Order: sequence, then structure tokens, then C-alpha cells
Amino acid sequence: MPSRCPVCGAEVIKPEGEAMHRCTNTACPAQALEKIKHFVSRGAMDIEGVGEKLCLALFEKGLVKDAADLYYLNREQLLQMERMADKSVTNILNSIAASKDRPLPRVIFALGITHIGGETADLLAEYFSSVDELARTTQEQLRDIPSIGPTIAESIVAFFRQEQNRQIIEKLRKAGVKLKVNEIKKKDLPFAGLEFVITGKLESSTRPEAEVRIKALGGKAGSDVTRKTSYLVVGADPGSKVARAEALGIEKLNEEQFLDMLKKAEGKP
DNA sequence: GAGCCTCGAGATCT
DNA sequence: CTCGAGGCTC
Repeated sequence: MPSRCPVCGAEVIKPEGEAMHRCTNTACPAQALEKIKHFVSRGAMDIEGVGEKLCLALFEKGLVKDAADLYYLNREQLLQMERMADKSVTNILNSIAASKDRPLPRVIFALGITHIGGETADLLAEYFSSVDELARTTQEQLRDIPSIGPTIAESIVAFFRQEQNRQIIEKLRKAGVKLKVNEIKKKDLPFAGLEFVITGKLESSTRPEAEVRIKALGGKAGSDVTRKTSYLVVGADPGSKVARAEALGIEKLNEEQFLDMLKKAEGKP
């Protein structure tokens, strides 16, 4: 006996080697709804205040047929909804607007491409700097990326071939959703203008690793203490740099202080 | 104040 | 995933 999708009644197949049954009817309303729920969910666009129930209600009312429709909701439409008063509407509109500049990996994940989870989305964002670039890629190019195989490559290309998906992306673009990497200006990074010099051995990581983190935050990693040095990071068995820093009156950091500073700057409290 | 919904933390599993 | 807390509506 074939199993059937509980929503649309279409016959459901169980792909070889996969645990889940999957309804293959692309017009299945349950699929559309799931995609919207996925789009607003935490790891994706993370639209606060919009959860399962609201997605369902908006979908049933026909106000939101696909994820991009969320960005076109207005006050009056939201006020029609059950248990929705001014306060909620304001909050929801604000959080929808705030989701427009989510980082690229999240946007890629939010699209809901089959087989693309958070990890793969992160990976793709390292190789493609916009959704459009990803949309233009070929299976061959994708397969050159380590840990991307034929299944994922095929799935991505198929996704962007679908007219429906292309339209959603256009709607997102028109609504002002950022579809490319945030090119953060160097000047705005937390370590802009700071130069760190490391002496001695670090417990927590190797020196190159620490330098990568400093640079990612817009700082410089120097090798000699000069008047331009902002901080001297002092690890175990430090060298003569300590004396030089003291002579120049340069602030010293122990490893713990340094790690603290990195974490704060990286926004991970 | 009651009830609904969503969030975030922490436990659990992979 | 499940739980409890907190926001919001009514």
C-alpha cells in the first residue's frame, strides 16, 4: 500500500537510503507552509515574534503564499488577524524589517534548498559572495568545493532553475533583503587601528591562529614592539619584548585578558 | 488575570 | 526536545 501525504493526498515516495518520506508534489500546500516556517525560523532569517501559528494563520488567510510575501505585509492586514493588536503588529513589522540584513549564510539557508543545512550554507557563503552568484553556478563548479558532492550540487542547480524560486528571490530583492555578503568597512571593525604584538607561548592557540583572529577583527598583528604597538600580549616564557614594551609604556595583556578582548570584539560574550 | 504564543536555556541525541 | 519565563491580547 503506497503512503500518501496527509495534506495533499499525493503519493509519497521514500527515496533509497533516506529515512524520511518526502512528498514530491511541489504544489502541496504543506510544503509551501513548511518553507515559510523554515524561512522565519531561528537558524534562518530569525524573524522574532513570527512562529508556527502565525505562519499558519497568514498562510491560511492567503496573505503569505511564500516567504517573500512576509516583506509586503502591512499594518491593516496584520490587524485583521486574531489576537493581533497594535503592539504586536508593530513588533512584528519591526522584526520583519530587521531581518532584511541577515548575513549571507543565513539567507542561503533560509531559501530552503533541499539538502542545504546550516553547515553547507556557511560553506557556500565562503565560495559565493551573493545569492545571484550561487544561482549562476554550475554543477561542475559546485563539485570542486570540498565536501560538496553530486547530490548537493544537483539540488542547488535544480533549485535555481525553478521559475517559482527565481520569482521569490526577485521579490526578496525588491523588498530590500540583502542577498550578498556584508562588506563591512575596515574602519568599523572593533580592532581597527590597533596593533597587537605577541610574545611567549600561548596556551589556548597557536600564534598564527591568534593572528588570524586579530586580523579578522580589523587589527594588525605585528612582530616587533614599536611606538605604534597598542598591546603586547604576554604568553608563557616571554622574551625581551616585555622590557621594550615597558620602556615605551605600552600596555601589556596576559593571555586571559587578551582572550576576553577577542571574545568581546567577536560578539561572543 | 487567564490563556496563547514565542523565545531562550539547558538537557539529549547525533 | 522539553521546560519555564515573559510579552501580548482580551
